Amino acid sequence: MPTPQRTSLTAIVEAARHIVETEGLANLTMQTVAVRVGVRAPSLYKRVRNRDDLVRLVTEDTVGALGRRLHAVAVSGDPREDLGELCRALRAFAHEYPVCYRLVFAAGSEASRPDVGLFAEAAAPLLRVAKELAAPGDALEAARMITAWAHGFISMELANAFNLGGDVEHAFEYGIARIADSLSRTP
Amino acid sequence: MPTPQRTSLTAIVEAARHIVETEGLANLTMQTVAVRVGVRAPSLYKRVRNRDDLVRLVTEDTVGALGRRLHAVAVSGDPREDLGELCRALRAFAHEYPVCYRLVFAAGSEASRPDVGLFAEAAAPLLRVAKELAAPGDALEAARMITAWAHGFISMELANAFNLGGDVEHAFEYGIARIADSLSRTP
DNA sequence: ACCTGAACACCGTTCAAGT
DNA sequence: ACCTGAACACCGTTCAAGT
Repeated sequence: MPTPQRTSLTAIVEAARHIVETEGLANLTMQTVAVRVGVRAPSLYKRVRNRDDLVRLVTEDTVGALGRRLHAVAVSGDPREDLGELCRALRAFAHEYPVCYRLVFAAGSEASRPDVGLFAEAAAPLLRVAKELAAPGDALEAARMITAWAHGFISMELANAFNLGGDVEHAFEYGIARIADSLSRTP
Repeated sequence: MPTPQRTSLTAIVEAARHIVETEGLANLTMQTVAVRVGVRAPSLYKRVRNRDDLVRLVTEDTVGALGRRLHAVAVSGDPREDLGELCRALRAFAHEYPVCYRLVFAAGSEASRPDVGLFAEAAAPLLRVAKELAAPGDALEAARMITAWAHGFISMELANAFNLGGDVEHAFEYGIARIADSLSRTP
């Protein structure tokens, strides 16, 4: 005799994302997730393969949310301006969800790594602006340069690696300007 | 009656670093470390506070090794050339010890985070070349730009985020050239 | 002074038994 | 068809007892 479903994959991933962000990855246990969605821990295995799988789902959910954020950035027509807005949107997202953001490039175990195709989709707006900014044929290299710098900056910021004082906001704007310069001046 | 020491902090950290690099962070257990140094798990607590503390020690060990690598890069006198060599040395180190390298900026739990002062010491050569390359007064911003880009590039590479094909080696060299351009052209 | 076995709480995961 | 209690292996950590 069928039993009514007491939860859903969506609810589980949402609960997990909330726990990861507020309590940290270490406190994401099948137990805490189960309590939050109102079932017992073994029931979670009806929807997710295991804990690594759940971490992967949370990460992919985050990549999706980030992608939507970037796609929503207003297009001004000026590629230099758009580059700045995209970088600031990326940074703002990372500050809002620092733990989940780190998950995206954290790599952890093989099974918890997000699908590679989602990266490309989320980063599409950056590829577009890179194409507008850089010399023809350099679009891919330019896009990698932008994402590498922006992600690296944010990642070091979140890791507290900027410990020599100075104005971090100013350093970020300085970086945007230098990146835009270097790409647009390339012959 | 005193018992002779059967291991040392150095041996424990070395064993832990080996396990992390070859088996992954998840397989770093007090048990596996203990077996490798020839004692029982509880004995490890005579030298390290807990597992997080051990992870921190492994991370700091890695930062130290990385710093020595960067300090050992030959100084050519040409800042542009030196910038390239430093970036390549950083990347080579990350490829040699990918798991440990990730630990450096991974952040994990509070207690496993490395001492902030060690970052600055390891990155000193990069700060020096930034000072030579950039406009006076921009040294700190320039150094942050360099490290952010290089770390970001490597971090995305290790996370398998470069999935659109293309020549990654070429993209790295492209980045070095663009960074050098943008810093040296700054008024 | 250091090392160990035993013990505890906790976690991921499986599965037979319930509805 | 989904949910659950019970059980298992494993892990971090503590501590009294050994030498």
